[in-house]
Amino acid sequence: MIELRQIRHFLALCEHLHFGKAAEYLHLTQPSLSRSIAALEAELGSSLFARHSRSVVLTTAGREFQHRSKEVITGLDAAIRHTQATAQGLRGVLRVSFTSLAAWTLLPSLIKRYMAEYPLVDMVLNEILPKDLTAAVQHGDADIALTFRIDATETLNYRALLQEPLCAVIPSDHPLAATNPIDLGAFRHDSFITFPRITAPILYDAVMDCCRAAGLQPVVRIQTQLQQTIVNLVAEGLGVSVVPASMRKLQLPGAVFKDIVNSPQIEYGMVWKSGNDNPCLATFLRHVEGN
Amino acid sequence: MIELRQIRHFLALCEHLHFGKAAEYLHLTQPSLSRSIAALEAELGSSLFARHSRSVVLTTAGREFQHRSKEVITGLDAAIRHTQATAQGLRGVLRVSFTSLAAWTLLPSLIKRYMAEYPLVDMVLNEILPKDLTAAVQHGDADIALTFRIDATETLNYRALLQEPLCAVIPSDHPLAATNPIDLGAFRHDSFITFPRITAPILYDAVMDCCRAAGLQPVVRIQTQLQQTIVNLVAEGLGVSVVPASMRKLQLPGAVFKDIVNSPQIEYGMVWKSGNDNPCLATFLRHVEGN
DNA sequence: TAAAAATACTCCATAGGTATTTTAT
DNA sequence: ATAAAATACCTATGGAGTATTTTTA
Repeated sequence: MIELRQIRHFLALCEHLHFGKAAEYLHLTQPSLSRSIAALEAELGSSLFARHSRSVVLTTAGREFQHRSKEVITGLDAAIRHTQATAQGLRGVLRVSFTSLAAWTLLPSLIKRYMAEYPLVDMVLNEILPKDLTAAVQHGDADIALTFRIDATETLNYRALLQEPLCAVIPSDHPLAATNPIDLGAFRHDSFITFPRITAPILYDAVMDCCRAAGLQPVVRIQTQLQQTIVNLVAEGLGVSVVPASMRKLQLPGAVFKDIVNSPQIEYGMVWKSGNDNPCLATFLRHVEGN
Repeated sequence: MIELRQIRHFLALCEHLHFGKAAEYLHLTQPSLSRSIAALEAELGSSLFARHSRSVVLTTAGREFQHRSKEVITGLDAAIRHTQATAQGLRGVLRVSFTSLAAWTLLPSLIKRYMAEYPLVDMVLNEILPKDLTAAVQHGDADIALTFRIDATETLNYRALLQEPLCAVIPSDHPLAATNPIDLGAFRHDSFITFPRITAPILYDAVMDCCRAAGLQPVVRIQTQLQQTIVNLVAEGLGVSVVPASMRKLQLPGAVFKDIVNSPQIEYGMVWKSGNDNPCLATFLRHVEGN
C-alpha cells in the first residue's frame, strides 16, 4: 500500500534527480531512498525514473505521477490547514437565529464586527418567532439565538447584551403628536395595535405592564406579528402602539415616536447551548467578551 | 508526520463511528485503531471525534477533515490509475511529424484507427519538411515521423507502410488530356513544375529517374515546396508535373491525372527512435503491427 | 452493570543505517 | 577509474497484538 512517505521521497527525487542529493535533502541515506523508490515503482507496476550511470531522468509515467501526486500533497496540506482553522473557529459556519426585532437592534453591529475579525466564518441567519428561539438552540438547529432575557438553565446559557426603553408610536395627525414625553393614560380612547402574547411573551408583558402602570386598559382591535408591521399600521392611522425604542429607525411618513414617562427597559441577549462543539461559537463568545 | 494509513483509519472510523467495528473492517484490533486516531488528532492538534460512552460522533473539525481527506484519497487513487495508464501507453501524448504529402496518404487512416483504439491518447501533429523529419525524431522532438523510406540505423528504426506509383498531372486543355496511360517522353516541349531536391530527395530522385527512363530531360521553370501547390499551378495551365498518385484526391478543375507507363513505386513508412520511452510509441507500434 | 474506548505491555515487521557490489562512462 | 545506484545485511523504531483498566450511561 502506497504511503505518503514514499510520495515525499519520490517528489524530492523529482527535484534533485540524484539519489544521493535527494537522500541528503530528506535526511536519509542513499540506499534507503533507492529502496523506497523501488518499492513505489513495484507498487505502481511501472518505473518512474530511468537510471543511467551518470544521470537520473523521469520517465513519461514518472512525470505523470509527479504532477498528480504533487497535487495530492498540496491537497493534504490544505486539508490540514483548513481542519486546524476549523478547530480554532477561524473557519466554518455560525448559525444565528433571532427575532426579526433583533435585525433592528443587536444583530447588525454584532455580526459586522465578528465577521470583520473572522473573515472565513460564514453566517447562516434565521429569523424565527421568539417562542421558537430557545428550542432551536436546544435542538442544535442554531448555535446562537438573539432574543429577550431568559433564565439560564443547565444546558442553556444567557448573556445580556443590550437594554432599551419602550416608546409610543402614534399617527402624526394624533392630538398628542406634538407632546413629548407622553403618558400612556392619554390613549384610553385610542385603538391599540399589538401582537399575540405567545409570539413574544416577555415583550408583551413589558408593554402591558407599562400600560397598566399608567392606568391604561388598552383597547386592542388589531393584532399582528412583527413590530415593523405595527409601525406601518400606525402610520396608516389605524391606531397607536408601544414598541421597542429601536423601531425609531423605521421612519415612516404618518407615524411619530414618543418617549414614555417611566418606561421599563427591555433587555436583549444571546442564548447558546452548553456542549455545542462548534468552534465558531467559542470564538463568537470570546469576541463578544472582548468587545 | 501524517501518513495515509492514518487517513484510511480515520475515514473508516467516520463510516462506522465505532472503534471496534471500524477496526474489524480495517483488519485491526480496537486498541490499535484508538492509538492511530489519537496520534492523528495529536498531529493535527485538534480532536476529530467526540467520544461518549455509548457513541462516537465527528466534531466540526472532524467533518471538515473527512471531506478534505476523502478528496485526497480519491485524488491519489486517480493519480495511481492515471500513472499506470500512462505507463501502459493507454493515456498520454504521441507526437507525429510528417511531410505534408502524408496528410494525403498515410496519416488519416493511421491515426484514425489508433485514436479509436486508444481514446485517451492525445496526438500532436506537426507538418515539417521531409529533410527535417528524421532529425526531429533523432532529437526527441517527435515520437514518430511519417516519411519516405530511409535506411535504419542503430538509433533510427524504419518500417514500410505503403507504396504508391507516380502519376502525371497536366492541364485539362493539354493535347494529351484524353490519353491514358501516358509516356513522359511526350512532355519534352512542356514546362515542368517541380520542387527543390533538398526538400525531399527521395521523391525528387524518383521523379527524375522516371523522366530519364522515358527519355525526358524536363524543362524546369517553376519550383515550389508542396505537391498540392504543384497541382494548383498545373490547373492554372502553368505546366505539367509528376506527383505521387495519392494527389489524385485533389480534384481541381483545370488539372487531369494520368497513369505513367512503367511508373516506379514510392514507398512511405514510419521512423522512430530506439530508447524513446514514450509508452504511447510502444502501443502505436503494437497497433500498427496488429493491423 | 455493561458496552466501549483508553492504557500498559510485549513483539516483530519494516524503515533506515552501514558496508559492499554492480554498472556504465 | 570513478561516480552513482543497487544489493546484502544489520539495527531499532513504532505499528500492531493481548490483556487490562477506565469511563459513563
